[in-house]
Amino acid sequence: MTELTERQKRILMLVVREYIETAQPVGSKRLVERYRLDVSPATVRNELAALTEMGYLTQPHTSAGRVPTEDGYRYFVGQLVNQVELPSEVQHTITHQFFQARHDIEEWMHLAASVLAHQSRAVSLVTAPHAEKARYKHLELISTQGRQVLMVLVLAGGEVLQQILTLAEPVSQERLSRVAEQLNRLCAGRSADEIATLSSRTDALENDVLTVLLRDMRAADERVSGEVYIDGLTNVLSEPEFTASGEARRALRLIEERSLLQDLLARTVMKSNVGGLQILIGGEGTWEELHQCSMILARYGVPGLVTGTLGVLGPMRMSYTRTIPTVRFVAYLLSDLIQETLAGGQA
Amino acid sequence: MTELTERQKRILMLVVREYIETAQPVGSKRLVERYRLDVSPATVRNELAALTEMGYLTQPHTSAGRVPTEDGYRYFVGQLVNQVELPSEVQHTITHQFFQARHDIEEWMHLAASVLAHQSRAVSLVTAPHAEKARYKHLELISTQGRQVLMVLVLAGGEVLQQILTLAEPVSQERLSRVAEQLNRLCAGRSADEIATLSSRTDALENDVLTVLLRDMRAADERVSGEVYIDGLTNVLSEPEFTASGEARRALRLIEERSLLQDLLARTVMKSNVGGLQILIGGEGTWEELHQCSMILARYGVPGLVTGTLGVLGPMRMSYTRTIPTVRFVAYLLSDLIQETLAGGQA
DNA sequence: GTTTAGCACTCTCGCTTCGAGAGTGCTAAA
DNA sequence: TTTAGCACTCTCGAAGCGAGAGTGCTAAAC
Repeated sequence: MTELTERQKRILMLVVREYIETAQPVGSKRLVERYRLDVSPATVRNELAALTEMGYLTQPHTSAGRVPTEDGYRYFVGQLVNQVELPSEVQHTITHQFFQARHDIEEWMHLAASVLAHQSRAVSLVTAPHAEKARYKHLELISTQGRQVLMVLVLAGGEVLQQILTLAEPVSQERLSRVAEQLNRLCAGRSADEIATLSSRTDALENDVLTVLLRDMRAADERVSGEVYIDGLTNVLSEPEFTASGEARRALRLIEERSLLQDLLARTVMKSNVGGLQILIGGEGTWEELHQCSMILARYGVPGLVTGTLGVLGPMRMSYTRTIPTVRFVAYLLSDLIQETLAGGQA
Repeated sequence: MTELTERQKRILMLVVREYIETAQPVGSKRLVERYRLDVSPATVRNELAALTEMGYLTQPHTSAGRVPTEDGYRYFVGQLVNQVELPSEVQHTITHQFFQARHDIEEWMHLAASVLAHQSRAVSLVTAPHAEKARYKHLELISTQGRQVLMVLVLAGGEVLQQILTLAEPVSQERLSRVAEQLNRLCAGRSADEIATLSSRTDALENDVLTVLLRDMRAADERVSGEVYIDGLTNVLSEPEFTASGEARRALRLIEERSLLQDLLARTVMKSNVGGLQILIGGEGTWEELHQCSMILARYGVPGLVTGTLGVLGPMRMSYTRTIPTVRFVAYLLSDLIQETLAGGQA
């Protein structure tokens, strides 16, 4: 692939920008008029032809304006990604909102989703922070009725697992409390594997609890991410490319089908580090459902301890200029909060 | 309003049924053909005219078939509501699914939402069970870093509240544990008001924790419902009345705007008792956003202790025959599960 | 007094036609 | 290398038209 001349770069950027704004194929004349290029439409037409030849643009039909291809968007984003910053007043507003929610972790998630959705005018996805390796912090056994016991397991990092145990026979709350206390002494701070090795408890009840507890912790280890918070679904419904046609449905199905979504987040996110952004344009060939969509994802948290993913899913035609710095900023903010509150004990 | 003759009732029911199935205005000829009525189309036309006069039907334009009005739907539902039952094999399938999820309360919610969405082919809403009066069960204080403390408060009924405390000065985990233990002894089983009266703690740290704790419990009392689980969003997007036009957007906005949704659930649900169904057709005049929609809601849980709401939001043209018994059945099932596991200790 | 057949009338919906508008590529001149 | 001019292409919206479905009314039949 040959190099682009300066003018070609300029024109390509403008075409993408214009198309993102208007959702209309952009023609040579429009371009010259709107951006006061000091060349004639004919010249621009030649350049457009060249860019089309190189695969950055297409035309929906012979005599229409140009529309960016996936490669066109990629070039655009590539130029942009390290340049734009969020306006500082926006930064301040967001910071302030998070400050007000500083007491409630769940609220952080809602807020992050809400901010991302608002700024990007697309669908936002935020997964709750999740420890890579579950560590036992505290267990609580709550008697309810007869053989049913509610087990609440708090993990280091703040995750809370709930589970209902059905015991072989009724057990008093006192006995349950004793068992919980004992296990708390035994397991505090340990991972599933560590707990497994020091096993060999004689007490049957304790053993039962331990089994379930280990299964839960291992299940938590398997999971790639915590709960997923979503916001901004309505944003995307108003976009022209999503009206009617199945496009919207397919993308939404992906979101509703949690297993798919988990898979998607897992695969893409594994590759990226905290601090870096991952930008997928048009599903990158792998994701049928995301044909017309782009995703901008980031990891946040404290590497090796608790991490989560956040990002935005929108039409390929989304406002990258606004979304990219927002995703970056929110990820940075959340990482900071987590560093301060959740990971502190272990850092 | 004069009485309907038997034949008019029959025809009205058929018109609604047919319209729900086809989404097309239904005409006299179709009706006679499809349902083998032993009268001529002309007769049916007369009856249709009468029903239109009475306000049960309308026609979109002068020479089209009939479409049910809101009153038409109401009549239909009124006839139906105490008659239909869920096929027993469906009941078994659902029961089985819940049996498999018996260990995980959160999973019940997802499952309930999923079942409702599937059966009704519309959007389902399920709120987590929520105690009318929060009762303290157990407190946990987890030191993280310096002055930040993670507070986990378990309420009777299984709700878990999390909150981050920022203390005036750093405190050791041992001290935190002692305070928690003391509060646990003091507050176990009590409501916010009860705890407030026996206050007058001398210890400053204990006082701080208590203050936040009370605020949280009171906030929980204020809340009408727990977290909202939603499923089946994609179902509704495929319905013809939701394509393009703002209808879908408006309804979805209602769902995303959690405050609105809470309000809606609160207002409607207050009126209905556990076991009974509430059916809103066309927003019942009050809800702008639900112009074209119907909701079928039920409360579940143990009255006076923990209750939640579940139901379905769909186009006015939804399949009531299927949805009504499903909502009823799932509510019954969840009530049962909760009775067995969560409320047992107090019943 | 119902019920029904017949009929004129109305309205939508899908199809085609057509012209305006926007944009293109090519050629030849600056 | 850039630009003006021009013929050509393609979409899109408006207008026109006919088929089809449904209605309401009237008058005859049961």
